[in-house]
This record gives sequence, C-alpha cells and structure tokens, in this order.
Amino acid sequence: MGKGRAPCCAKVGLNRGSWTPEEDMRLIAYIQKFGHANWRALPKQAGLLRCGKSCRLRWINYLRPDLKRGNFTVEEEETLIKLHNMLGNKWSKIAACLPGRTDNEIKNVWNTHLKKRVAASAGEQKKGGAKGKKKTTCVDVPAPAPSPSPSSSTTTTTTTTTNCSSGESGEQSNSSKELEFELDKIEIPMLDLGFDLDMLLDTVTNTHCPAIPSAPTSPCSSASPPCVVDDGALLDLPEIDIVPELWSIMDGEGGAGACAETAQDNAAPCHGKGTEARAATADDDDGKEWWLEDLEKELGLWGPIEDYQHQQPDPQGCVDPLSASVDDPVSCYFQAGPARATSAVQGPEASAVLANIPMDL
DNA sequence: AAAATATCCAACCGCTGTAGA
DNA sequence: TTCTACAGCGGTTGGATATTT
Repeated sequence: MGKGRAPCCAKVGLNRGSWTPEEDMRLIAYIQKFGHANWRALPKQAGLLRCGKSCRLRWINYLRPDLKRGNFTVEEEETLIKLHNMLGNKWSKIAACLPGRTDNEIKNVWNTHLKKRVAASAGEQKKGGAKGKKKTTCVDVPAPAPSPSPSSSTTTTTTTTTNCSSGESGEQSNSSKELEFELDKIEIPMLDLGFDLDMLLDTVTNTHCPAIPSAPTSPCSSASPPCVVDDGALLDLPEIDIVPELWSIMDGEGGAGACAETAQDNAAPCHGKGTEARAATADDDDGKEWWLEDLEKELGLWGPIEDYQHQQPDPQGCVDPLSASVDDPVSCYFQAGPARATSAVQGPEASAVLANIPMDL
C-alpha cells in the first residue's frame, strides 16, 4: 500500500466518459492484431486518448467477443445468488463461473436486482412484504425465489460459512478445500451454462476460465482473441498523433450510450443464440465475422462486412501494412464504418479527419 | 405532453497483490 | 530485500433511459 505508485495515467489530455464507436473500433482493431499484453502501452500504440486502465475496462466489460448480453436467465440468476452466498462480493470469481458475464455486469445485476430480491424474500420470512417498486422489469421478478431445491434457501443460507450476504465483510474462508466442501453441498442449476460442478470448482479455485488455454503472458481470463494473436510487431507501431477534431466530430452523435441502447435492443437476437459456442471459435474466420457483426449491430453500424470490402477496393481503403491483410474485416470496417454509420461523421470534413488517422494498425 | 422520479449500467476511483528490477 | 510499476478487483458515481404522476 505505502509503496509509491504512480497514478495509472496522467489524466492530462485523455478522453474520459463514454466511448465512441471510433474508439471502440480502434481498440478492437488493435487488440485483434496485437493483443493486450501491455495495457499501459496499448492506448498510445493504438492511437487512443485513453488510459490503459480505461481501455482494459472497456475491452473486458463491453468489447470482448465472448460476452453474453441481455438479461440474465433464471438459471444464471440462481447461480449468481448461490455463488454470492458462498463467495460474497468476489465478483471476479463469480464471473468465472458465469461464462460470458463480466464481474461488472454481475455486480450490477446483483446490486440492482438480486440483492433486493434476496433481501425481500428474507424479509418475507420475518414479516413478509417487500416494498413494491415503481419500475418492474422482466428481471425484477416480484415473486419470491422459486426455490427449485427446497434445501437451498438462498437467503438464509444454512451453510457453515459465515454469512456473506452483506458483501465485503463476509470475507469468508476462501481456501480451496473449504470452498470445495461448500460447493459440494450446493446444487447449482447450470442447465444451460455449459459446464459442470467440477468445472465450477476448477474455475473458482483457480480463478481463471477453464475453457481458455492460458497464454504465457496474460492470464487470458477474458477469453479474448488476442490470446491467439501474435504481438511480435507491437513495438513496431508508429507513434500516432490524434486529430483532436475527430473526437468532437464523433461526439456529435451516438456515442457509447446510444450504442449501448442499440445493444440492448439487439441483445437477444444478436447474442442470445449460441454466443458461447460461437465465442469458442472466435479465432477462426467465422467467429471473427459473427463477432464483428454483433459488434457492428451494437454500435449501430451494422452492415455486411462485404460491403466494406467492396466499398474500399482501393489499397488506401483497406491496406494494412503491418498485417498485409486486405481482407481484415476490422480494418476494412474501421475505414468505412464510422463515416458511413455516424451521420455526424460524413462528408469531406469527416473524410479529412479520418484520413489523418493512421489506420495502419 | 411535460415534469418528476426511479432504475440501469458503463465507467471511474482507489486499493491490493504480484512480478520484476 | 526493497522499491516500482503493472494488472486486476471491488466499490461508487453519474449520465441515460424508462416509468409514473
């Protein structure tokens, strides 16, 4: 603690707040090609006016190809409740047991929905009667927990661990043995989660995704394509001078918020079907395409990849000096997408600005 | 239709653990 | 052994959106 530690970044001149589609695509393009071995160096090399920490968060919580979006399923919620009973606010550990879900997302879901529900059902046991809320969403199930297994009272856990339902204070014994013991006693509905209890045990005790072969440098807990990307040329990237007008232009419309909205709307059809299975093949061509397609939809920039490729037949359009892959959908998209998709970024002005961005990542 | 309120969630902040010099 | 720098984690916040009045 007392060790001198520089702030994660000098905030001077760095962008903050919501990410623009342009930034997203830049980050994606970079990570796809070079991985994320060094978050601190990444934004500079990728030409992003963000600190590495911000890039990392954005990637892990939003851009990762293996993310599952949309509302939590009942199974996921119950799993979350039970895992929270066992682990407390160890969101990353819980996230490791819920494929496609991020710790941040899980934390949000818990704090906004499940905590209240659990508290309500706990209250019911005492005097009954949860306070009604104005807004009832499909997730905010008014009924008490369906309690599929009578023995697993999620609220007043009967486990021998300390009561951790209130969170951080419940820093219960986390040793693998004890945890294993607890897990053995609890039935967790993982019907559609694609893994069994053994995997769960592995996951929780090892705290990294079992399905992902660990990469030498990064733990690859985010199951990201960068794990399979060679980053040999990382340092060969040119210094990039950001054109300041770009951001103001990009900020003119949309932004991550609007895109997130689109993502919400498209979440179910877009990610619902087989995201995990598809994520498993994210490093092959098909995987790359669906991932980009999903992302495009979420960014409100959706269009067939072929369009971009066909729109940019000239070398300047899709050229990628470092990879020399003209058919890289990300690069192609990156060239054409924003100008096409964002009404604010159109016309000669936008073209001029975009032309100043070194696309040759 | 507009204002007020509630809710959600992406992003930020600060701390911790750890590896390397 | 100590110190530095980094990635990661958990808590919190603020803007955007949805719902109610």
